[in-house]
Amino acid sequence: MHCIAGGTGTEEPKTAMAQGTGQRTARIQDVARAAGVSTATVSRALSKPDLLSETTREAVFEAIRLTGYRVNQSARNLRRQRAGAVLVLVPNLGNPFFSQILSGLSEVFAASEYSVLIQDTNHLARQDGLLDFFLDQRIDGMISLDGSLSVGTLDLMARNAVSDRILCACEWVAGVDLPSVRSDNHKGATLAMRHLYDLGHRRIAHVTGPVQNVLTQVRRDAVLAARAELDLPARPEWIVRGDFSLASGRAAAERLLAMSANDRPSAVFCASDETALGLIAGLHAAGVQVPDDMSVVGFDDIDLAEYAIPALTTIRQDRQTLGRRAAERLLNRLDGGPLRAADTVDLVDVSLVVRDSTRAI
Amino acid sequence: MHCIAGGTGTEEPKTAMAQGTGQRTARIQDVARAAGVSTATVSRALSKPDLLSETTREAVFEAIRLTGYRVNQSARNLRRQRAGAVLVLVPNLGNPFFSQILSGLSEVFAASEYSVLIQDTNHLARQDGLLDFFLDQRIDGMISLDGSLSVGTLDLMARNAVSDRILCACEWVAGVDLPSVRSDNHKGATLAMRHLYDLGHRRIAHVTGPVQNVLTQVRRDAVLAARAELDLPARPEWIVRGDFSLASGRAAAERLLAMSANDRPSAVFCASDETALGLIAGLHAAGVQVPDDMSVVGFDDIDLAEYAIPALTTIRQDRQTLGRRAAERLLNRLDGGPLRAADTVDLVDVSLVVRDSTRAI
DNA sequence: GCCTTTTCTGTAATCGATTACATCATTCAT
DNA sequence: ATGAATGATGTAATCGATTACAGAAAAGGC
Repeated sequence: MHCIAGGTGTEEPKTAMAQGTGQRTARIQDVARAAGVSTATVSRALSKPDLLSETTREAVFEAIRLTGYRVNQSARNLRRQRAGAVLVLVPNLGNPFFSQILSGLSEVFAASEYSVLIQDTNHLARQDGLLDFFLDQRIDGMISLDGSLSVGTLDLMARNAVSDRILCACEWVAGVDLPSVRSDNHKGATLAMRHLYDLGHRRIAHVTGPVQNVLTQVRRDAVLAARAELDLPARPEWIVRGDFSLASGRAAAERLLAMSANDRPSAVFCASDETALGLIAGLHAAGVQVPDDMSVVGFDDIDLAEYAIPALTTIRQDRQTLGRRAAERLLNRLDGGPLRAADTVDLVDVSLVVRDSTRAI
Repeated sequence: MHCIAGGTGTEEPKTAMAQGTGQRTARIQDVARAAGVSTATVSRALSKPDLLSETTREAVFEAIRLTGYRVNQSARNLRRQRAGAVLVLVPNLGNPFFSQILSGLSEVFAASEYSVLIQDTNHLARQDGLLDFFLDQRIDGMISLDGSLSVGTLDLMARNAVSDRILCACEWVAGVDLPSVRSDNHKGATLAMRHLYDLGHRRIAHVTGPVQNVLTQVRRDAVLAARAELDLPARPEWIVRGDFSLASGRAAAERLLAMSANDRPSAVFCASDETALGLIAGLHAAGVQVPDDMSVVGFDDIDLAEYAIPALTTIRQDRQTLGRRAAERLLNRLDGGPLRAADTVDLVDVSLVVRDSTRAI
């Protein structure tokens, strides 16, 4: 509340008008009057400046500066029949994995005319409610980081002709050809398996994500494919069901520890870093050392991976890029870009980061 | 894209109208016509239902159902002179710590009439731009999780009479009496120090957050106070400058390791869990074991703390609650609640969680 | 010099909902 | 029976910007 104005010079002349007590904020009408032109001209100065003569344009801008005028977005949106916002649907905001994607998204949209609206699917009463965002003209487009949108919901969207303004990022919806931006999950899982193989491991287990998740399926399939290709021994109990969480990693550790030394794998590839860290914690608690007694590879390369003990070998997903690309593609679409590009799926490259949780056998 | 309709019954009669090809979405005018009333009546049915007679109200609702009418938010906002959205300002979206607060916020706002808009301060060209969100009528209120808003910016807000719609959560701005919701940081730091003291530690170091951060100041002051009260030895080099990050924890480890065994503290209280984990990683790399050779306490209780090796003793902040409370208070204010309650600061309790990174000396 | 373009600007309708005010019908008191 | 109070609904102005259409001025062609 202190406001010790230094010196005498008053800065911020721009908004000076709006400062006083009541002083209504300037409308387009006021600018028009100040510049001695019509409101149409002012509007044009803002949206299509090259339609105006040099002098008029200057005069309008001067008047805008003077009055501290700002476009009223509600009015503009009403007239333009758009919302000026996009919705980002997040499965779980509490998960750091998603927040970094958000960061990339946010960066791109910040530079655009659109605001970013965020909705956690967990806090959504009914998925159908999503359509309302469009129908209420609260959003112009949507990016879903949640692959578990029901086909029914998407059908509803399609019937209301909004599905061409929806993009999936990171996860996607199986069986529906919405455009999407995602990591090369197959390559990631293959890299992980190959790495373990190269270190001499043959008995390799995999802790999956939640069963119905698309990522789970792709990564598991890649594991099975690698297993076949590399001619690795296959045991059903070496595919352990998880759900990406720390807790499920720890639970997986118990499953592995319950196996006799003969049956136990020598390496584990986890579908997420959190799972890997949970697994390592579980193994550690039982006196099984990583990587001496067992090698572990994660997926994601969250910040903490580098600082874990042992530092985690993992597959890096470039989440910033994922977010940025998704944002760019949606913007493109909203600004009248091609409706359905041939390249409906945009794969972002992944890479193997070798640290200390894996070791040659 | 599949849409295998089961059976003959057509569900979703509600939006059935809007399905077809062109079919413009229904306006209030259409509903009025369908119900045989005026638009005013329809509007009233929606906002002040008890002004209408039972029969009229029913008729209107029936017409709304029939037409699949949805209020156009842009129009409503324009007329009501509001935005229907609040902005949440996050210092760093990539940081998991904030995302959980967002989760709490999001939960509360999802049930309200307001949408949540997110902005990462890092992607903000100029802080002054924030005022534009208000001036453009893009938001009705704002919650800042960033304590580094400049006094200048806030002054500008005040001059434009929007500062009574701003709330701080988690962090706050020093010297400005904006209402805020925050953890009891002093208690937290005191609990940490007390815990180490009770374990017999006397030589206790502290790794701070970034210098200009308010949390840093409060926590450091509490450390100094506890030190004085418990009559602990004080060495200037035992206060190590950090910035909440993993990297700064590792850097702090190097500082500590550079001290001779005589000068080295036996315990360290870190201003964040990430710093603590970075510190432990740094110590580990140098062969110094936690907690055997040194005890470490963190602050935050991020999810990973429980799964770290060793599991991290820390101060738990209830971020969900922090977010929820902040959201509730802002909502209250926006819906015409008291402008400046006496209880401008809402302290959320914290607690000590003892795990394996601390040990009696 | 006259007609056709082109360039620039203004008039006024429009986007879709809200609400102050007016109107009409009841109800009730006296 | 008359006037006041109450309740229910309609009329029309309004929020603030955009833009189709039209008109005026300037430029260009012959």
